[in-house]
Amino acid sequence: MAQTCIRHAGQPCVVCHVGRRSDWQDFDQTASALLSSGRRRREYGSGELVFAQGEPNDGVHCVSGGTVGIRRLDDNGNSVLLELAYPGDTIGYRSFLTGSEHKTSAEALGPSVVCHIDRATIAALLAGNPALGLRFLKRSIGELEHAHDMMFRQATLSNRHKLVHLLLVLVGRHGRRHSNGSQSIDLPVSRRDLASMIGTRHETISRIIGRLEIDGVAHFSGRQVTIPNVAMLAAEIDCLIQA
Amino acid sequence: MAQTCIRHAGQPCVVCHVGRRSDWQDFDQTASALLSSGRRRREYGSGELVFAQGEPNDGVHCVSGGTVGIRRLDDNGNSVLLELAYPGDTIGYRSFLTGSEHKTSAEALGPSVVCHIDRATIAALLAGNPALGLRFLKRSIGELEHAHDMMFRQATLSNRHKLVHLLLVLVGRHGRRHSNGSQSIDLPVSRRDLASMIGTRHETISRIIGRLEIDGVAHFSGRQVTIPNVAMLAAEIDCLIQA
DNA sequence: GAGCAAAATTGACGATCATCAACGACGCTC
DNA sequence: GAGCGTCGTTGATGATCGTCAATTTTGCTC
Repeated sequence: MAQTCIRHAGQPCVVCHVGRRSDWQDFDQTASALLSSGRRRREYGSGELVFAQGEPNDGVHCVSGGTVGIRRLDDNGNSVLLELAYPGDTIGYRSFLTGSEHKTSAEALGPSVVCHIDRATIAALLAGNPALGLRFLKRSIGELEHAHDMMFRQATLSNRHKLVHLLLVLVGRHGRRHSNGSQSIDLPVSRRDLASMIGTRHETISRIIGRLEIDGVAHFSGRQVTIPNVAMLAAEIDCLIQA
Repeated sequence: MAQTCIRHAGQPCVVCHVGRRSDWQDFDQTASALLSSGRRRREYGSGELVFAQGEPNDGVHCVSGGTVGIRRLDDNGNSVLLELAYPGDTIGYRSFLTGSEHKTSAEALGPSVVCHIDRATIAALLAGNPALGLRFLKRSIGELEHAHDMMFRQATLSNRHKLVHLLLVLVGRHGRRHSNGSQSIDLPVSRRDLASMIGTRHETISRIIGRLEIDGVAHFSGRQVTIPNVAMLAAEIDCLIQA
């Protein structure tokens, strides 16, 4: 996962090589050189913080491998997992652009690889490559629409349907297809985080999982989830749309 | 509210004159002339749509007067009010920048004035004024952080606390201060929309309002709300933060 | 002002949830 | 391996919520 693959200049972020999904591509030779010198690649263990809520911004990060959770905390110990970031995703760009401290924490949800680009380098890249700012804008808009979808689901779906939807999204990201048509996921998050993503308590998640087991639409074993028939699970939500 | 106030070129959007809050300022003379020719100002009655979900984008709108609600609908008739836009706010820029159809509807929540800038004009302005793109980016980031706040509250606050928080926000926007220290609001939204913003049903909103009345922290009469002691209402939420 | 449609309220009921508590499972450190 | 803390599950209980339904109020049109 953490293989290094140096390509020639002009390629997307020559180390990360996440291809299409990266914001760091289509640079000319000088920009590529700038990026190469201002970039630091680092591995993170499960649970390690890439940056912490409240910290001053020290540049921008780009996920190269693994999964990074974007989390918000409050003084009461509440924690909500707001987003999941995957290879190619740029994180920490908001506080960089607004010049404020980080408003969320970024935590490796498993062994991950994240590149860091320092402030001076991004500032120089942004100044010379207006397309980079535009890609940040597109990324921000994409995240905003994702947040709006979330808010809409929070207001219209039951907790069970919210969990089903989340499982379907995670199957799309992390799913492995088996020969008998079933699919498996290794959940990248704990039950508590699962609960926070849905807006309920972890005990409730336990009970909903129990009901999904009884109904035979999903089988849970630790963080491993097996879904015998993804289409049937999806039908639970789709029937709402057509009904 | 709908007064026209033509200033000289170089000022923020010469008609809208919403000042600091506008994205359409600091233009040179050619850009200002471009904006003047590509802009159309229009009044909307209560309930009228500025643009509708699913429609192709036909440019960008800028709120000049009144209040505009950003709403998402689904096929089941569910409606969720996602944001409120006030004078100075630019709306509809997301679908313009992503080249997609509108993913939300924008509806005048009362008599409002909204300017429209057509696609060609924005494209030209964006090409000549990189600062405009940056302001869109800042706006997008601001909305995203607002959405994250919302998601966090959805996951951690009770419905009553969510309503109290919403009331406090609306007091800040629409509140009138009285001599005896109390404050009044004319709610810009219906109870149904209030409910959708909180993620519950309108019957539940009715009951929560009833309890707020009993507790004497707020008095409701139609869309008019009087809050005897705003600090006491705010304390309901603050006690959670310090506790 | 009459008439109508939508909004808002209220009641009753069952379903769901949050909370507190207890317990087993798991991972980690020493 | 013992100890410890976190995570996950399960149970019991009271509170809250969603739904259906009936009714009143409001706002708008004609």
